[in-house]
Amino acid sequence: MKLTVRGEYDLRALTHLGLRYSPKVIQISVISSAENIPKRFLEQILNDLRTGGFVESRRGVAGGYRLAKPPEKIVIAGVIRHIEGALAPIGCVSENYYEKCNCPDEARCALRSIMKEVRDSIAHLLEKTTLANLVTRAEKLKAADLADADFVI
Amino acid sequence: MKLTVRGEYDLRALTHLGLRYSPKVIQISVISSAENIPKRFLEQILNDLRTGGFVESRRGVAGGYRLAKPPEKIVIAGVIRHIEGALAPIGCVSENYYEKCNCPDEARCALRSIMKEVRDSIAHLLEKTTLANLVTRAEKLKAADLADADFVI
DNA sequence: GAATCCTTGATTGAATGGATCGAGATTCTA
DNA sequence: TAGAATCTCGATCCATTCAATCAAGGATTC
Repeated sequence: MKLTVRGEYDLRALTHLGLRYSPKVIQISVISSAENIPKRFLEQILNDLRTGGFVESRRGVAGGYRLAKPPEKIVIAGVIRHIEGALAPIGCVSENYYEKCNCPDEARCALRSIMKEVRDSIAHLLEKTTLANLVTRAEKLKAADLADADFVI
Repeated sequence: MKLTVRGEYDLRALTHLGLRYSPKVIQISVISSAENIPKRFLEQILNDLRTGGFVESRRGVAGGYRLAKPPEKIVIAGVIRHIEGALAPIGCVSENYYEKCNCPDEARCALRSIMKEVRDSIAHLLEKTTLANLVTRAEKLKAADLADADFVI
């Protein structure tokens, strides 16, 4: 698994929406400037997330985006799979995006066997992590950061 | 971490040499046909591995490649780092290939925090796996495969 | 009905990845 | 010592992916 800049933007945008989860929608331009993401690019990205059923949009003057379901129901593994594809480090051990490699005998491939373990460990972590969990982390990090600042002063 | 075809070739070539570890060298063309790797590409790859200190070469008529040190001393994490770069799924959590991302505040980034866990889990697995371990796996897989075949007959 | 904002698809430019080629250097062997 | 076999090194090519931008258009609300 490799997270491209696009995937990073995706998850940061989702976290932004998760931190402000409510029936109200948030405009692209707000997310764009808060998260330091090119606006035009963010349009594409949020559209992708909509296609994937993670967010929903509202058009018009007071338009914008919000989560399509509560943060607890949004699993990070699912988001990454939708945006980037396979979690596995190599196609021949992917569960959802399997691709044949060109080794002479897959069943006897030692590389496959170790990469399978890597995949499982990545998938295990990301399957159990939800957006709600990311939101909690963000809140804790913010609190810790503020405490640090106080301490220094 | 994402293993490209190049990285796959690398590790398969190393495993090939590991299975036949001895002072004798093995020619590129032999590895190439046994492992189904384009010869000219394999040249590049083995040269990279030589630069990294994983294999050593011998020129001339009876030339070829062999491991530069015993399989137990060759750590897979090291090989992958030399060939592909960072193990981490995103630069800002890499220990050996750190790269700043463009989030507004790295210390408060929830994405970073979960990706760090992913990185650690990948690194942990690959740091404890040596080429000797891969060789053992290959031998066991072969044995199991043969047993299966016997059973079917 | 006009301003605002999402929607869609095309396009661009740079980087990366896989692969091939040619000429040179080295070593063995006859 | 000639020449064949083999590694060495750098250049090049092509296709794909990525990040980002653009343009035109459709929907919605005020």
